Order: sequence, then C-alpha cells, then structure tokens
Amino acid sequence: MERRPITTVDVVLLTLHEAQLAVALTTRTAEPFKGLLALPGGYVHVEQDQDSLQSARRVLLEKTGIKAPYLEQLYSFAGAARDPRGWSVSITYYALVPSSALEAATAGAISLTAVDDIGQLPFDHSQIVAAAVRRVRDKSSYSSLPCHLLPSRFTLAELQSTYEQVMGEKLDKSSFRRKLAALDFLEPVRGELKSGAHRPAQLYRVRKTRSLVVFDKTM
Amino acid sequence: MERRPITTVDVVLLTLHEAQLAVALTTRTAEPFKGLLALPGGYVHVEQDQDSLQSARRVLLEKTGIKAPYLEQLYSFAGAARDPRGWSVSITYYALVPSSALEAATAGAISLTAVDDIGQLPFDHSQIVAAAVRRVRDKSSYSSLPCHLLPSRFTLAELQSTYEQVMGEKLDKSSFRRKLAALDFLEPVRGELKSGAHRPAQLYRVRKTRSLVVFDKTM
DNA sequence: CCAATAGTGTCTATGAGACATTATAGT
DNA sequence: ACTATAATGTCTCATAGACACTATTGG
Repeated sequence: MERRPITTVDVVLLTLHEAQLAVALTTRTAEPFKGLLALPGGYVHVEQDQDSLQSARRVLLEKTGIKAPYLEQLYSFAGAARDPRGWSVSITYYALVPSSALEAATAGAISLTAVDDIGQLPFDHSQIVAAAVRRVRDKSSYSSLPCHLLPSRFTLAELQSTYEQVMGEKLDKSSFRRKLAALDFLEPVRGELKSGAHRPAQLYRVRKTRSLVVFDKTM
Repeated sequence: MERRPITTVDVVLLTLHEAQLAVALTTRTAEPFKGLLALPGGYVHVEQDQDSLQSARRVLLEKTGIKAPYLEQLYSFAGAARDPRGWSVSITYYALVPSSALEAATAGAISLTAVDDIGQLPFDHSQIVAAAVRRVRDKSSYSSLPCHLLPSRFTLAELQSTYEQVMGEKLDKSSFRRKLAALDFLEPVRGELKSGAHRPAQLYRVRKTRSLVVFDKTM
C-alpha cells in the first residue's frame, strides 16, 4: 500500500491594520522552518475534527485565540514540492475579523503584516496569501464581505473606508450609498449616534438574515 | 503517530448533451459502491503525480480517455463521514469539453446525465456535482468560460445557444453580440462560412491569448 | 459664524434590453 | 419571390460616476 500524503490546514487571517489589509502570521514552534513567521496551520486531526472546516476553526483558535470569525475555504495546495516532509495537501481557509477581535484574543503571539509587503514565507505560504488577497478583493467588489472586518455597529463612512482599504481605491460617497440602499442589507441602529466635533453619523448593523449579500454581475 | 486521511481527486466532467448541461459518470470498478455510477475519481499517486492538478488529469485520462480539457480546481470535500473507508479528502476539479471530444475519446464507458436530474450518487458526489454546476453557471455569467464547451470553430448563434443552455435562460441576440464585440476575445475565421438553406454564418474562434476572459463586475 | 463631516440631489454618459430592419443564402 | 437565419441599427430606460449642495454638530 502506498504512502498517503500529509494533510494540513492553513488559515489566512485578515484584518485591517493601520489602514491596510493585513495578514496575521505566527511563529512556527516546530520543524520545518521552526522560528520563522508563517500562516497559522496544523495537521488535520482525524479523531478530533469532523471535517476540514472544524480543523480550520480548531487550528485558528489554538494558534490565535480567535473564536468565530467569517471563515471560508480558499483553495487546496497539494503536491510533492511544497513541503520538505514530502507530498502534502494543505486545505486553506481565509478568515476576516475586525481588528478589535485580534487585540482582545491574542497574547501578542501574532505578527500583523500589510498584505502588500509580504516577503518570502515558508512553504508556499506567500502564494497562499496572494490567493486569499485576490479572492477577498474580488469578492469585495461584488458583495458585502468587508462588513466582517468591522465591529457589529459602524457608520457608513467607516464602511466605505473599509471597502476602500480592502480594494485599494477611492469610492464615490453618493454611488456607494445608493448601492447600499438598493441592496438593503443594513439597518440603522435606533437612536444611537456617534460623536465628533461635527455632525454625528447614524450607526448601522448588518441585518441578521443577510450576512453575505452578493451584488449583481453582468451578462 | 496518528493515521493520515485518504487523499483522492474527483472530476466533474461537463459537456452539452441534448441541449442540456450534462455530467459524465463512470461505473465504479472497486468497493465501496462497486458497480454504481459515480464521478471519475481515484487516489492521488504520490510517486507519480507532481501535484493535484496532475492527479486530476491522470484520473480523467484513465477513466474517460479525455486528454486536454479545460480543467480547474473546484473545492475540497473533507471529513470523517463522506467515505465509508474513513476520514478522507477529495480535491475536486471540474472539466469542460465539447461533446465531440467525448464521442471520440471514450469506448462508451461513460454515462451522460443532465445535471438537473441527477439523483442520489455515492459518497457526497451529488453535492460535488451541484457545486460544480453552481460554479460553472456563475462563472459563465461573467466570463467566456462556455467557449470551452464548443469545438474550436463556431458561429455566434452556436455560442449564444451554448450560453443559453448553460445558464438555462434566453439571451437577447443584439445585446449578446454587442458584449462579445466589446470584449474582443473572438476572431473571425477568414473566408470560412457555414451552410444551411439560408444566409450562412461567419465562423469564429477564440483568440489564442484570451482563452478565459472575465467580464466586468460592479461596485 | 466657522470648520468639519453627514447626508442628499442633480446632471450626464454609458450600456443593456426590447424590438425592428436589412442582408444573404437556398429553393 | 419566398423563407429562414445572419447581422446590424434604433429607442428607451436604468444606473454609475462626478460633483454640487444642504444638514447638523461643536467650538
């Protein structure tokens, strides 16, 4: 009987940090690449995990303390060359969390790096990060995905800024709000406002039933 | 050391058959589910395959005789419950071929079933087919993907009909052609026409450098 | 009143859908 | 001439982007 590949999960945990989309890296505690920064990841535990989503959740909790993020399968990287231990499969996931969730959850074991200046990472983790960023930017262009980078209540200006930071481009305020209104996945939080030295803004939250709304495409 | 999961690839081979999007199923030659129709699939061969795309290509060639189709990774299904042999990972791919490629390649070992009346399949193959169909329909709505369901030369009417069969809805001829012209991924085949009892149509082919063109999205 | 940000309105250009018209083959 | 399909043109409406304007707070 021939040898089975190694099976792991790796998670690309993304958040906004210093007005940039940033990925959370952890220091590897075991060989290979011990001591280097890499994606939080680990073996699938066949007695413990019912499926790979649970593996991803467990690994993320163990390595970063994050509990219930937006979590979605990204892609599987599999082959003979990507891991020095031999033929391996990495089922990868990406997660989005508000930066507040990161501050609360971790004991500082995490390094946040802007996705646009990731250097070389162990294994094929640079490619994995690149794929996640592509996916998130693409999906953000036609869905409410970036909402998961914000706390549960936010202003429309904060939401627009989040989209802009994810996409890396400015958006028109009027058009942006027209689209939000048409899609109708936000609801104002009654009576609550946010303060500054100027007109206060209405706070909103995502409607319970519409945590991921996909906009129109063409053709 | 704990046991590693089984690692397999399964391929959802799609084509047009009797004006419907159809999936190619093969009869299982081994347990479990020996003798039943299922997706062409098999173990990853770690000494033979450099990566999972090569596994998919190999499996598809072995089981169906298809050589160089459009082939793209779909999703990975992984868990304790999906295969009676135990915890397993299936890295799934989908392939698109013109129906002519199927007739030529197979010795009749393939069963073509319209995707909209797939019943129960072994393992979680029904779900896998459903995911592939969702992906193909979605991607067809904003890309030139359906071109891979046609032979290398085709008329605009044939292309429109292909889109309609994939998407399951009628399209307006004028709008369809306007969009094709704007995207500019087709080129007329010089002097060649196709005949009937009426005005002949221009034949086209996909430009070499534009085998998958993605249209605009919004936001 | 001023500064600063929130929120809304208007104009225009683009593009999609619906539908009509012209073109060209065989019979 | 007739029919069938190819190919193109026109009209209208919806919508996105650009930008201007009004609203409301603190100082």
